[in-house]
Amino acid sequence: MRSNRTELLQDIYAALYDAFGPRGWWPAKTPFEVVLGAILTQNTAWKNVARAIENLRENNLLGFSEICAVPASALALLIRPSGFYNQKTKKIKNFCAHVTEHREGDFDRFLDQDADTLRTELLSIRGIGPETADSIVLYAAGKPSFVVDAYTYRIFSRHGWVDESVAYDELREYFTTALDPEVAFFQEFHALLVHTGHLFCRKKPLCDSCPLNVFFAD
DNA sequence: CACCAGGCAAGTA
DNA sequence: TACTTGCATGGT
Repeated sequence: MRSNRTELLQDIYAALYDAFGPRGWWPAKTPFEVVLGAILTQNTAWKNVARAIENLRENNLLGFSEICAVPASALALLIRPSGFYNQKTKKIKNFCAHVTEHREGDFDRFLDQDADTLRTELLSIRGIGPETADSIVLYAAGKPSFVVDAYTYRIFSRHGWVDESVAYDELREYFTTALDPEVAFFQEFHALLVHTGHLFCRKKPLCDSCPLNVFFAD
């Protein structure tokens, strides 16, 4: 019944926004906190990430220069509640080393480039994959880069809107080729999809009363 | 007890 | 290229 994907995506967005309202993402106070959160939440429940962030906050370690200065062993101890803490410590330190070597430690200047260039540079850093890179571009730098995550995949594949075998970049292009690259819209759309995923689209789906059920009537 | 969470990189064939 | 496995805590 729909003429194109743009219309479908706009209708999905409208249904979720009407149901849940603005989510106000990303849950962080500063751009560098977004970087930390994006790495810490890799395959991890946000509740555990929040504990790790709180530990860092209590120790005044939420700034770029502070994280650069803290010993890896101390950092690992503080982020322990987020899981995979040894790997994540290396990833955070890798990011710091990159900005130190390539931007003389100027984190703001690192973020000050166009979306695609920044995304490519982020992907060159060990420990930063496509979802983490897109999250940093969209929520830390405030540049348009659509974020795909496990919930985006589940929601769109289970509704039959994309194939189950779709790759990350393919699913991302499903959005970016149909939508204008507007930062606030991309930010809110991803946040709404994660919110919907939390409520209705986990491994054991609880689809009752999901706002997207109306789309099965097509 | 088993299974899951807002991934990613390294290893195998 | 296309799987598989390790990483690890805390909630359900």
